[in-house]
Amino acid sequence: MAAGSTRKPRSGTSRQTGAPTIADVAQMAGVSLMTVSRVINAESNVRDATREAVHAAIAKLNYAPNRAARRLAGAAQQRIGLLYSNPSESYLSAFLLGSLEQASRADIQLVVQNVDPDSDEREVAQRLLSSGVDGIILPPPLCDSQPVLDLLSEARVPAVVVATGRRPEHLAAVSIDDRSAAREMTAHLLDLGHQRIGFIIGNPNLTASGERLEGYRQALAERGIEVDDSLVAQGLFTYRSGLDAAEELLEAKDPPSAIFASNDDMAAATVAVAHRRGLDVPGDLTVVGFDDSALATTIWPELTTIHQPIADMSRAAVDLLAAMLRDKRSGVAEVLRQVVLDYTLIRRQSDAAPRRRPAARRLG
Amino acid sequence: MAAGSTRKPRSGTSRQTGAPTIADVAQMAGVSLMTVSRVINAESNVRDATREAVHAAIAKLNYAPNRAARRLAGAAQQRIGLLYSNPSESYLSAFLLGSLEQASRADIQLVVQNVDPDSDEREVAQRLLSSGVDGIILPPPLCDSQPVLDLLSEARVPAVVVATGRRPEHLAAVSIDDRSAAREMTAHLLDLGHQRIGFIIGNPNLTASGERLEGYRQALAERGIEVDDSLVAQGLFTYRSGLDAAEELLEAKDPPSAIFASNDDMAAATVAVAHRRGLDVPGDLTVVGFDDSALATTIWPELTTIHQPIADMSRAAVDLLAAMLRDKRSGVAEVLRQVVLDYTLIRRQSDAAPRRRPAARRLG
DNA sequence: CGCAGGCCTGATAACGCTACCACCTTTTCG
DNA sequence: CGAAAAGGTGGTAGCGTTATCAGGCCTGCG
Repeated sequence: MAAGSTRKPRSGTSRQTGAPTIADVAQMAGVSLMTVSRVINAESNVRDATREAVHAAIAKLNYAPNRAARRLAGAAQQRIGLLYSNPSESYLSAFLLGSLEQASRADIQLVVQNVDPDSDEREVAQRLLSSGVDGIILPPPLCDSQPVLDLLSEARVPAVVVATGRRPEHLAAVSIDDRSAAREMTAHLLDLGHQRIGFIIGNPNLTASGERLEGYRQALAERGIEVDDSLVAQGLFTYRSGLDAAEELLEAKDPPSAIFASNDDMAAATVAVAHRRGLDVPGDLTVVGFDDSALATTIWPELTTIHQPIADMSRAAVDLLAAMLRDKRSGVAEVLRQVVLDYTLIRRQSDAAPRRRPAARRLG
Repeated sequence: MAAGSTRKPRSGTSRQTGAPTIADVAQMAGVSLMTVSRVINAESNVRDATREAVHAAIAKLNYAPNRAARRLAGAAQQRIGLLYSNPSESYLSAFLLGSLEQASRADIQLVVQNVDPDSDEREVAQRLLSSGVDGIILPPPLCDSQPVLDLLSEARVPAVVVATGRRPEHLAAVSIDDRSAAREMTAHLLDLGHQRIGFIIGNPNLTASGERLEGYRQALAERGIEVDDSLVAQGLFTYRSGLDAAEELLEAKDPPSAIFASNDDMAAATVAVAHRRGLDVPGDLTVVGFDDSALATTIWPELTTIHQPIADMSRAAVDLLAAMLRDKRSGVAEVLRQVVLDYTLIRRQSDAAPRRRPAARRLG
């Protein structure tokens, strides 16, 4: 609609892509290219009124910076490190998928580094840092590694921990509320009519394990049920450890009618043990897990479990770190953000009301 | 060493990165920028001698094109589509990881598209094509979907199928030799002393299933053993189907002392069934799988299986497709390449010599 | 022997953005 | 009240590559 304006003639070539450029924004906002560039890069020395005008123009034109041009012109690329150490394969892949996607969207280079179980965590982290990453993401189990955490805070490197139970004061974190998820699952079992609910604790080195145990305890306490220590077994999050823990629980003279394992691998192991003992799941024994890993839907019966949005968590971690890096670069005071995402209780076929001890009252 | 030459003065700025540029190559080769650009892009109209000189200079300087500049200058980016449809989660993630890595290395955009089981495969593929991808990668199970294959050959779109059993004449393919892998595994079981070896066939819609079955048959034939049809059960590659197949095999009056399942999910199911029946694995029953998926090392006992280099296969697929695209763009006649990667038989804890029927002769 | 036509090669102008410096406002202080 | 300091803004020159077009050098033919 704007009548033939004083638009720059573009000197007649035919290579333009049609996408709006910084020049279009500048013209619409009535400022220079440089000012637009400054606004885009969130530099501080721009008057508020100007900034708003530019933002308005950007929004109106639906402008997005051209990455190739930006990088070519010498803008430093953000690099963030992702330090992991043998979680389950499906956890890692979901995590990687989410973070890779988000990183590519935000034009950030992701440097993925594995920590061999035999090597020194702190040393590997140090190497990653020296390789020039601007920030670090720590998924479990490294999110609970004190040596690494110490190194990061000494070096004052922005970092985000993912899925820790206790949320550290001095670090940004992305997590779900493990405790209330475990509480909800336990309450669900109680609602089904189970009175004796066994629990398999996860790896004690991970803070999330404690949170899940605490949720189990709380739910029981809320119904006035005392926790029976013979119903709680220690595991390590591995299938193998789940086998032992389940045996222990089922061996007891007054065994539980339901077992809540702190993750799906151990729940799957519990199902295997139950079957070996001739117990039907869920007919004779209800088994539920946590995480909603691939295993949960692979085995039969499929596991009732807590779904953790792993990919979303990793996406959030990248976003959070990118924001921190931006703040740091432009000298804004560091704000530590904590993101808590929602979990979901997913009912499948591994839970049912107890056979021997029916629910106290049946409705209808 | 070169005495102050006629080097372009670079007008005193300080932004250069230090990496060699096309200009450095041009100078060393004694040609113009454009000629270097042509060589890099494999355009045909460059004299051989010139091309060689440029290549030599490139090698000497260890030059690599700057992607940002290339894209900015208007070079079209390669886009390849990856069409998948619910394989196992761990297969997909390994596949994705490999192809993502290779694509980013070659500066190719990967468009990943899922085919919902309820939707029409051909239609989804058509949509992906219209979205402007230059080529398509088809991992299993879509690599065996005739409608999609037909569409691709009609549209004359370069494509690579991965892990098909029968290698199609008119398509590039990456695979392992499923047949000889299955033959090797069966021979291994025979060497252990097993005489009655059960086999669980995979999903009949996938050509790889047939290859694996054929390998099993061949190994038996090579030892002069007739295949007993009551030892072969049909599965679908799912855990659930493995449960049924294993029951069928173990129910027989003269059950096998070893079961070879066409993939790990079904092998895991077989282990579960054996345990439920009070059979020890591998003491009473040897169980082996195929694929070396995450499940193989999750369960107990860990599965002896055939390792498929999934990530390498997807990397190879991306490479192959990129090469085909390059050839096509520069008008070179299409060469269909077939890449066959190596598999590995991995022995873990699920196989042993039979208890009841010892090996014909024991050495030592 | 001369000229049209093809094949190679080169010069130059973008591509969209940011670094750098210069300029012009405001403030702030003696 | 003036001048220096600080804060905002603009102009210009690249970043490394490819598109485009304008030649230059050979061939082959009349």
